[in-house]
Amino acid sequence: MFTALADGTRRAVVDQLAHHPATASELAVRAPVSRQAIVKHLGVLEAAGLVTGERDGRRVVYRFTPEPLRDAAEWMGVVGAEWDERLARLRTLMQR
Amino acid sequence: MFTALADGTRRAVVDQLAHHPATASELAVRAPVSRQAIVKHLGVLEAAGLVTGERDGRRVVYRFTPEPLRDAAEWMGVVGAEWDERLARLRTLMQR
DNA sequence: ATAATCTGCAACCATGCAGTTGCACATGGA
DNA sequence: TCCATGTGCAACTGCATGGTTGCAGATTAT
Repeated sequence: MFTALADGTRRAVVDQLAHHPATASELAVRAPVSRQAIVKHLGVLEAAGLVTGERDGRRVVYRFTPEPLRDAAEWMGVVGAEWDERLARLRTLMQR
Repeated sequence: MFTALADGTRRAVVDQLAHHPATASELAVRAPVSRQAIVKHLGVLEAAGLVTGERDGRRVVYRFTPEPLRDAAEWMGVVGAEWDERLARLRTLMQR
């Protein structure tokens, strides 16, 4: 999870996909790297469960799936609970 | 931030420090790696603002500082807002 | 059928980084 | 003072990974 989001290019991809689904080629024209690099990044993001790819004819459309963010938020809440009241409330929120 | 938390050893260190402050040597005996490895990790964590080291005589005591977690939580809230109502509420919570 | 477009696979390169070992330096206690 | 303990610095190694290029395979359009 954190590993997947540790890379700036990957966070940019996630930002894009959070707005609207896209293919690797479409993402590549907006990014300063090649299509193949984007494909690899999408592979990492998909392995982390942050993204899912669905074939549509000749294209493969990727969509953002935010579920893993909850796990990360929960961990942050647990670790920060006794140090910050706001994060403690986040923890409660996430556990519901 | 995400880069700092991307490493498992580093997350373990943060977990330890969230419970009670400690020195690099103390952390090293609990971890399966050498003291020098822990020192490097503490350097990364300190650069990310997640930890602060304070000299106390011969020892250097490290403490957990959770402020940067809020930034990460906020980003997660923004990117996930339109996909998950709970993350949207997290976003609101973090912006207060 | 044929050309254009898109994805998938593989090899390859460079850099970063987690980890180790070795040793020097500083500080506290006997 | 002398020794023990703890920290700091540097060099080195192995491996993961972000990036590239080249080409083959599949699908749509002309």
